[in-house]
Amino acid sequence: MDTESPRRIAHLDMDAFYASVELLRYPELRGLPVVIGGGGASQPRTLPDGSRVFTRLGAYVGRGVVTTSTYEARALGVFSAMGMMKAAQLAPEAVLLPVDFTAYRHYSRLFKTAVAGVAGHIENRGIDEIYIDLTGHPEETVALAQRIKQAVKSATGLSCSIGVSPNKLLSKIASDLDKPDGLTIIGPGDLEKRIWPLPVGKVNGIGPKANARLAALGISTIRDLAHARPDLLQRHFGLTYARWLVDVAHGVDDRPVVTHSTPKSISRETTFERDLHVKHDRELLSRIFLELCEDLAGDLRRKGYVGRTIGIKLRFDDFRTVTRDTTLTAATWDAGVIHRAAGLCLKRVSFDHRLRLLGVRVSSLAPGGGADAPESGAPVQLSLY
DNA sequence: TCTGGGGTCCTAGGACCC
DNA sequence: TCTGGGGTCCTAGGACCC
Repeated sequence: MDTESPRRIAHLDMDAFYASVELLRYPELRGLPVVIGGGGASQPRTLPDGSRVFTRLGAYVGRGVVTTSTYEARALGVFSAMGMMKAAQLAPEAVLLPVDFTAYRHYSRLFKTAVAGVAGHIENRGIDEIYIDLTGHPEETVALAQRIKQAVKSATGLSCSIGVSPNKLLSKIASDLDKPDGLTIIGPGDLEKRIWPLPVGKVNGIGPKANARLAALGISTIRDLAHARPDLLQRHFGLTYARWLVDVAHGVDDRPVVTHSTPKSISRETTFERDLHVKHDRELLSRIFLELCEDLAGDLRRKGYVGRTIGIKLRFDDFRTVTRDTTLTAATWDAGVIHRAAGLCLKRVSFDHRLRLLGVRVSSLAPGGGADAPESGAPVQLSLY
């Protein structure tokens, strides 16, 4: 045997996941435009007669973006990552719900466990999607995929969409072709017919910047990309990225399904309700900064990691982002040590604008043992200068 | 009406070592 | 005294994804 049999890779994507979980709780919202997101969106109130009163999107004031929306809200032009104030203008009558990650994580575990009961070779891609390597599975593809969909539905009451192809690249595209509750199989002959007509932005890895640069070259569909001259791509994107683009256009992707991975970094960040002045709002900033460090230390401890590199992230009112980091001689999960190291990073930044966001990050992670847990650093006086 | 929070990966330059 | 490469670590920024 010298010919490798093609792989069978599935990509499973939960349909409007957060919104669908909310609809399980509030079935009376089914069929209505519902938007989830925004800092400080208010919970529904329950009246004495048991009926619920929901907040309207039009009442929203403040910063924040749409986390997700129901298909009815999408029909009104409201999509993920859109500013809440803009969404409120587009769909003022839509129902607004706050995000509830505890509930979403619960349903995430439920659906992943259900899939694992059918096919166990799973790669996590965040809370609402996974890749599954079905290569070694004896069952025929359509029947198997339908069985996975049914298992998810039985375990959660939620629908998902699945794409199956010889690799992750094509399966990811395929799962999006027939949403919601879709099943799309891409075989060897389907590339030109199903994939090439799509805009290049459908490719996982081609974002807004690359999209714009490709458009400037007259490349808008994956077919355009397939027909583009490699030397033109190389001139504009460099050899590595150009090669990847050519592979993408021809549906080539050898990445394995990775079932185990360890985190590279853990971070906490917050966008303020209003832009803060480093001097005038110093006390408030110091308090937020300390809290971020303590929360981050708590995350490390709970997840069982220590880290050697401590970093900060700042975003100014003009949206400029700055990072600074420093590497310690020993890894830590101690809030005081993190606070002090991050404070030194802050001193290396010049503050000529108001601050919009502050974040703290720990990387160069290693498993943190209880035995060699570092002792707490002495309390330090911290300033932002 | 400006643009969340949690991540990953890549690039690129400089330090430093052999 | 000058000239090399290769390899690794550290830092900063940016693109991208969910």
